Amino acid sequence: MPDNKKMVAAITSMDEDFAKWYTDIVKKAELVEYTSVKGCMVLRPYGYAIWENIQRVLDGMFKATGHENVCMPMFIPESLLQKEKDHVKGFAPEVAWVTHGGSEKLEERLCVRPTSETLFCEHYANIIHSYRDLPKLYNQWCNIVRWEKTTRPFLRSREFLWQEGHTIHATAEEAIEETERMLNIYAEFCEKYLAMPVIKGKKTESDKFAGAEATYAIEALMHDGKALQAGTSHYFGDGFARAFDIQFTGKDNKTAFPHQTSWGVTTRLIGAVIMTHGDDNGLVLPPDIAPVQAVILPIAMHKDGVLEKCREVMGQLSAQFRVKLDDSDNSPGWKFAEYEMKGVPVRIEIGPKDIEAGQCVIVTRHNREKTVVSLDGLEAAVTEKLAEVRGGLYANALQNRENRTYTCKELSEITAALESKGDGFIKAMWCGAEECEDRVKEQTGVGSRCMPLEFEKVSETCVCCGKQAENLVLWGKAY
RNA sequence: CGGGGCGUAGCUCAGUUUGGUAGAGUGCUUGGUUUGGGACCAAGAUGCCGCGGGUUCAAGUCCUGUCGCCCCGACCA
Repeated sequence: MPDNKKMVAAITSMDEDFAKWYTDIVKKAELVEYTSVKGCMVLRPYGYAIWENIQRVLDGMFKATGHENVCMPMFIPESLLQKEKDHVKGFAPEVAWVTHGGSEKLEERLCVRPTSETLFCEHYANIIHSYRDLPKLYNQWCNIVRWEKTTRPFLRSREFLWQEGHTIHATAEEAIEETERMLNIYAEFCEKYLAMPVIKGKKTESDKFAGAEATYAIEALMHDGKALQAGTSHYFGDGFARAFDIQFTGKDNKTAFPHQTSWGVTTRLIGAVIMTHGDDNGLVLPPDIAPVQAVILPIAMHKDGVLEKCREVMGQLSAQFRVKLDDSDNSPGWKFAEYEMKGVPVRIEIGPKDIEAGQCVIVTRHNREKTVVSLDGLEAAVTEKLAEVRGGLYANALQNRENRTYTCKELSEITAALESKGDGFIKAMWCGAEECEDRVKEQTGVGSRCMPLEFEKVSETCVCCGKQAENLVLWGKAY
């Protein structure tokens, strides 16, 4: 292993204070700037570019599976929000209200959307009459507001960007299939494009989305051993359709209630990437979403021909990669540290010695390994190095998750594992009783994250009460 | 919403104990020398000391109120 000592003094080390490390990175890598409204942040160009890349890839995946984008209003009248009672109960405590238009008090106050189920339902009731109108596979990219009490950039903000898919189907089977399809798309996206391993699972009854019949989620384990929900997919049954009176006439000439789903991922994914791949030198970005995939750094840039060569290489690579040439007059050392902090996956150094030899030095961010490469056919070398970063990041993240996943049969084993090995995922059986779920949390500090779809019977009995248990639950401390 | 910490230059902070000219480092600007792991020299610019009220000859400093931010819990994507 190349030396991993901290090169950037400006970043607090992870081991010292993980929370501070996180905020340092967010600020120093210029992803985000705070504003005067708590929990509302500026996504700076570099941070927003990461989101744009996430958006581009996911949007392609949605379209490839038949979804269409729409744009809903941001205001929901109070009466509309209240139509589905579980849904209101879940969201009422954290909605922001608009009470005035100019100086006039509104007849009915409007909530700023915390999620748009109700808007989609109102719309569906208007446009769906026949089985021929189904399914509708809609998605929207937008911002939403939830008035959180404590906030952290990307992980929990009061306003955030996301996409919300809302689909409506003639049958339960179709809707369930859609719920699973989108969960799988999220998992594929995280693993392939974010190099972040995730566990797919079903949420327990107490952890379901407000108004859902079933909630599925992908759970990822962060570097510090805490769990982060990276995406969710809900099956609504016909509950919303009944509440909003959405009906259609079937082939059999009988009226029926359609079945719905919704699913979403948010800018929290950026937080997940930071806490999955980052290190003490800063951000480490998976190549597919990195705003800059390769940065070209001239060495002794005022010497004859150096800058010209760099520009030439830049032109050569930019057809295939997102490349940046930094010809500012900061010192090379400063630039090394800067682009490491910003997580650029690959750095290309070109100096007088290299030019003479027709080569350059390529350094991969995640392990800081240097390779000398010929300038001829550099594209192939960059492609290979980016793949190496992608693979290396995934392998490291998976390794961390495996090191921090403990199988337990008793509550005491959970406490012991967390104490001796640190926070992580606990795999343990559960009888299905909410009291047991609560008790595990009270006594060990870990909550139910999900019931993994990939079932394993790790014991016969509930980790809490000792009764017969059929559910495997993944437990963890959550962000 | 509970517990803790903090608001002074763009940033990080000292100065508050014991009231008396507004400070440092870094960043920024200009010029020069440098350049393979955050270079160096010189010259410069930068402040409603969070906000309101009070005490005082005098408040960054004391009293009081208020707003905001960060961290840790409970709740949540």
